[in-house]
Amino acid sequence: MKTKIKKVKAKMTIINKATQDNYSISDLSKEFDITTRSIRFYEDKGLLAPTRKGQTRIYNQRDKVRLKLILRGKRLGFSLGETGRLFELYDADKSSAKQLAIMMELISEKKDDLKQKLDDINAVLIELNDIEKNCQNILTTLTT
Amino acid sequence: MKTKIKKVKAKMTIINKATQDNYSISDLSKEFDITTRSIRFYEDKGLLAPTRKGQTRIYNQRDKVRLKLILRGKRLGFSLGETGRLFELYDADKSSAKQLAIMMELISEKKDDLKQKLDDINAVLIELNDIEKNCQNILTTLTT
DNA sequence: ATCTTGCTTTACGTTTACGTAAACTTCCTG
DNA sequence: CAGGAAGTTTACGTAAACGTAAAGCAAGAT
Repeated sequence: MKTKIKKVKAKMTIINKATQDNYSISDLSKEFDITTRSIRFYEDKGLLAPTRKGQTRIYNQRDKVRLKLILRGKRLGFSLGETGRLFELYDADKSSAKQLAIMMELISEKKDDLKQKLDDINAVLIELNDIEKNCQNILTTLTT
Repeated sequence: MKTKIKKVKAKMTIINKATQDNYSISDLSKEFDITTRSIRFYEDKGLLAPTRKGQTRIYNQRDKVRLKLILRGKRLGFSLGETGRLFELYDADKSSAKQLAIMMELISEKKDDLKQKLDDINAVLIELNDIEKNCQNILTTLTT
């Protein structure tokens, strides 16, 4: 029995060690609640580039962060292409002034876009709150 | 001739009066900078229901407001179907407590969704500002 | 030794939101 | 009254973001 437990424990530690910075595709799919198909699709689109152990994909912390950013971008209505361009901003060559200018132009655009969205969201939130209050009032008059 | 011109002018004013709350499909397409195709598509999806004068569509203020809401929804990443459901919230029958409960549930969902988006946007804005500062710093060191 | 489980590639299918072309009708203008 | 501008319907095309099915490999469990 003891040996068995030891074996299991040993195995666990090995797994944990490997898990330190090593995720399988299904690890990520569970953690982020998306399909493995989606993850491979993002790779096809150049947004992820996991290493390989033979055929199987191995993801590290950087890949995980990127995946998180991809999903956040999606929630914001960014296309995968747009998110890809944002990734380029992070990784971009910052040695040329021209490059930097282009980059800052893109950043400015995105910021304007996001500010517009903030306004939109606030407008809708206000409207929803109004409707909600309205409903609440009707409900109380109905039930009393 | 003069009388003719007068007649025309009179006609114009009448038309303008009628236009107070009367928009053609191209009026709206210009005002919102979208194609007429899109506007007809939204109608197909049940989001607009202009009246007809013969064959041609006539839009009023309500249609215009709806179109504005549709486009705002799009900017927020709502599908046309979702926006349609929001319209139903506005127009819904508020006589039954059950209906009201369902409605408030939907509203709550949407609000949560929007709050998540607010968080996302703020996170991205912070990141973009960081990158921007970074770029600015590099630029100044490059040019001095 | 087979069986199950997880991973792989390949490739066609699907939904959403329109674009685009064809083939009219209606109205206004010169 | 011919011609153009603006409107209409019908219908096929397209890009994005996956879903889904087929078919196969590789490794651990029974």
